[in-house]
Amino acid sequence: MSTKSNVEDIYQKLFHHFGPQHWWPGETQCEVIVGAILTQNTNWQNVSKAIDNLKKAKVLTPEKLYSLPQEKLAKLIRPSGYFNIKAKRLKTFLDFLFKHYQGKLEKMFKRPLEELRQEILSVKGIGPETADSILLYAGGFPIFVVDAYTKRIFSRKKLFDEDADYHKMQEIFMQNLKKEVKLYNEYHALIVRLGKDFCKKTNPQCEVCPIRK
DNA sequence: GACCAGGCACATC
DNA sequence: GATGTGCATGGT
Repeated sequence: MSTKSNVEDIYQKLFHHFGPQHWWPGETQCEVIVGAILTQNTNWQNVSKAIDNLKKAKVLTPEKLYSLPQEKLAKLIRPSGYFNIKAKRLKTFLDFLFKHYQGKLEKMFKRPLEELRQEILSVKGIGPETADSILLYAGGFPIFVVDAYTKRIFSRKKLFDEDADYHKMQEIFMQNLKKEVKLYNEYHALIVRLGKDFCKKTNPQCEVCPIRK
């Protein structure tokens, strides 16, 4: 079977098994971006608690977050873990947003995809997964997000090898799928769902995995 | 109590 | 350029 049909086939199996995931779990562009940074190496449950704190404090907008002292921000996002470094990363991103786009996300997302991707990647604390999550889920750009689950699941299925880098893995998906935001959105969400439910580190040979074989 | 979770930057060799 | 380490909470 070709790589293309494998990539498409796995998507079909996942969608059939789990149905639509309605991602990203966030209502505004700002909330999606904050969530993308907070979820670095952290489960979503903890991130959700942190986001609730920000909502209750009514500071979940670029302006409010920008004017909030870093120590207060750190306190609010405490449940998401790594709270000091994440508060700093949020601040660094906001500095970038206000310096280059007057704090306006609409303005930032008007930039061409490739140029904006490079800019965002140059912000300290934003690596490829966080950047692509922001671009796809907040910006609505057609870019495929690769995460730890993607690597684990698809290297086990031999679609790429264990030591493939981020770009290589991303290429496999983007060269074998139609470049559609909706498809990329759903596929990544389904991979995370599969990872959480079946393909944990502690459960490497799942007998009932919906994409087994 | 150990292990894990939707990364990333930085130090060291 | 590869490999190791710090960052930290909350659930299983």
